[in-house]
Amino acid sequence: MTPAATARSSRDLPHPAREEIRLEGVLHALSDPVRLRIVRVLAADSDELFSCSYFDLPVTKSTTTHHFRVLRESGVIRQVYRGTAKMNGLRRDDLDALFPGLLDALLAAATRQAARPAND
Amino acid sequence: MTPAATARSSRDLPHPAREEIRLEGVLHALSDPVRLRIVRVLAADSDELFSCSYFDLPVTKSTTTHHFRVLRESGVIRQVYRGTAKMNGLRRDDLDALFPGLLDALLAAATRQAARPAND
DNA sequence: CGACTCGTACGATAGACATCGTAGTACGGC
DNA sequence: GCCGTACTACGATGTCTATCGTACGAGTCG
Repeated sequence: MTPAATARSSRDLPHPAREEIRLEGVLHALSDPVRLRIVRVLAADSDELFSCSYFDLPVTKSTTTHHFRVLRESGVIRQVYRGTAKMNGLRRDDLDALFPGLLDALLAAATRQAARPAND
Repeated sequence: MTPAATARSSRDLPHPAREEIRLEGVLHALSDPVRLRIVRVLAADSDELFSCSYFDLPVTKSTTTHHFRVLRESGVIRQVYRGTAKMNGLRRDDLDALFPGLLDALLAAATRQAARPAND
C-alpha cells in the first residue's frame, strides 16, 4: 500500500467530484469580483500552483479563506496543503470536460471587461 | 397603419445600457436555477418574445416578477409591455457584442448539465 | 361599466453571504 | 522545545436575496 493512498490527514480538504460540479455553483462562485479575480490569476498559468498569500486581495485573511473555500466547494479550484502553505490550482481539466469552452469564454469575457475604458 | 407601431404604453422599464452590463451581474443572474431556466427557454427561440406567464415556473407570481426584474436589471433580458402582457426577450445582440461566445458557452453548458444522468 | 387577466408594489420572513476580528492549529526552522 | 508563518475556526454583523401573501393598477372584452 502506498501511504499516499491511505494517508488521510486532518488537513484533507473536501472537493466535489467532477460529476458533482453544478453550473449554477460555478456561476455563483464567479459572480463575486474577488473570486473572479483569483480565478483570472490562476488561469494565467494553469500548470502552476499558487499559495493563498500570493494573491493581493482587498480583503482580510479571514475573508480570503472564505472565498477560497467557496471556489473549492463549487469545484472551480483544487486546494492542496504543502507544508504550511495551501496551494491553489484551477480545475481546468474537470471544467473543460464538463462544460467545454465555458471557462475560456468566461476568462475572455473577464479580460474583455477589464479592458473596457471605465474600470478594473 | 397599425396603431401598434406607436402605441407605446406610459409604463417604461429601465434597462442598463450595453456598456453598463457587468459580467459579475450576468453571472449572478444566471446562478439561480429559476433564472437559468428562463434564459434557456428564451434562448431556444431568440427572435421570439415570450410573456412572463408563458413560463411554467415552480414559484409564485411575485417571485416570478422578482426573477424577471433581476434578469432585466443585470442586462440579460429585455422587457417590453404589450397590452397587459410583458414580453421578454434575450439581449443576445448586446451580450454577444460585449462577451463574444459567452452566452453560447453558457447555454451549451446548461444543456449539457441538463442532459446529465441524475437531474433536471 | 364590470369582470377578468396579467403583472406590480409592498411588507414580511427566513436563510444566505461578505466582511471583520480574535483566538487557535499545523508545520517548518532555529 | 519554541517561535514565526500560513491558514482556519468561530462568532458577530449588516446586507442581500428568494420566497410568499395580499392588495392594487393597467389593459381587454363582454
